[in-house]
Amino acid sequence: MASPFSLTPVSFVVLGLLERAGEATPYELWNLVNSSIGNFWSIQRSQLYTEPDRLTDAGLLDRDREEGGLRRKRYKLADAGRAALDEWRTTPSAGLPELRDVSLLKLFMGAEPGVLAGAQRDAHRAKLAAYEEQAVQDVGEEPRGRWHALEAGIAHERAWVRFWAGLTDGP
Amino acid sequence: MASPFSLTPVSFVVLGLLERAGEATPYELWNLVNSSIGNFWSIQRSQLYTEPDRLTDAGLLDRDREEGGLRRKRYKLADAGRAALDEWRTTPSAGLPELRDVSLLKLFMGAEPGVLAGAQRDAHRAKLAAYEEQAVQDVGEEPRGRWHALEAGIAHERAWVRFWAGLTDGP
DNA sequence: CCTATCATGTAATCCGTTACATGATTAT
DNA sequence: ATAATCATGTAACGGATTACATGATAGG
Repeated sequence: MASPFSLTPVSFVVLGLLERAGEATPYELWNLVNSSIGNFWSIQRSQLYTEPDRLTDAGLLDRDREEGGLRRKRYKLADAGRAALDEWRTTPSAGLPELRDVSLLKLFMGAEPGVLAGAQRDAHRAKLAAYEEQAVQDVGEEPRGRWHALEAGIAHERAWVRFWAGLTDGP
Repeated sequence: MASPFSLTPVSFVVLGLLERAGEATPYELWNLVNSSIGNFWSIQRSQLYTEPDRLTDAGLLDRDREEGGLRRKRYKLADAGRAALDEWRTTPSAGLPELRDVSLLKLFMGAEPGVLAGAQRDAHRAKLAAYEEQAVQDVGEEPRGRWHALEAGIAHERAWVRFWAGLTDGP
């Protein structure tokens, strides 16, 4: 009667960030998410309060509660958590991502390009600029994973800018 | 005490496909999704049995049940549904999409590029080829929305192929 | 017939979102 | 003091996924 417990991407975000940070409170995890992976895979704040407890119950994390003050819970990787993270990372994923872009969905469903394109183009330009600025700071940083993610983000933002810009006036 | 009813992207997929098809059963909707928008925004089959009923209860669809045979339910747009669809389509979306790519997440969290890149590159190449073949067939087709979505898909698949290919051997 | 497959639904469950409520710190 | 904000949680809810069960139709 194994409890139906599953590891989701959110689980691995928590595990991965804890591997890097050593240990963290939910609030610290939240800041870590927002300043890094959140650009590519955002997570709700409240989930960073519940997910670590789920993982702790499953034996993947160790939990410590502070005595004074806010009586914060601090989490860190347990051996089982490290193993789960490693196994996940070393297993190629078969599936492909979907665009899941609301504006593209509207376009597909008959929206006028002119209604959407300008705002999307500008928003993607802003995002692209932010990524490029980040890239200037991060160049050469180790480990490379974050850098690669940023590269991917930049490539896709460029693709989006080109796409929406082409719909603003063009044919 | 309005019942907490919300329109999700899935709702608009159903509304949009019904606008185009005139009317459809859940199974027909499922086929329509799989042969079109499903590439960019997939939907679970079972949801195409429940969502139209939700929309019907909300007054956005009309439901008909066949007498003989499978006693299928057939749905078509009600006036309120057409209005909701129109309002959605003519309202620009503020937000940006996220990549939400599991392989990129693994990379970010420290996976070895070599473990992931080959399979991802090949899978994206295959998807790209499928899109390009589709594009040959669809060229010049009206309305343009589907064509534009295909263009966007091709651009992004190219970006992904380039990205993963660059990680297979390169530096 | 009777097998394969096409097709229709329901049930259980759970992750993720939204909203609510409160406690501790810091600066003025 | 006290206002602002930093921080920690819980509760409720619902959409989405997964698994289960069954009925009709077509072809051999």
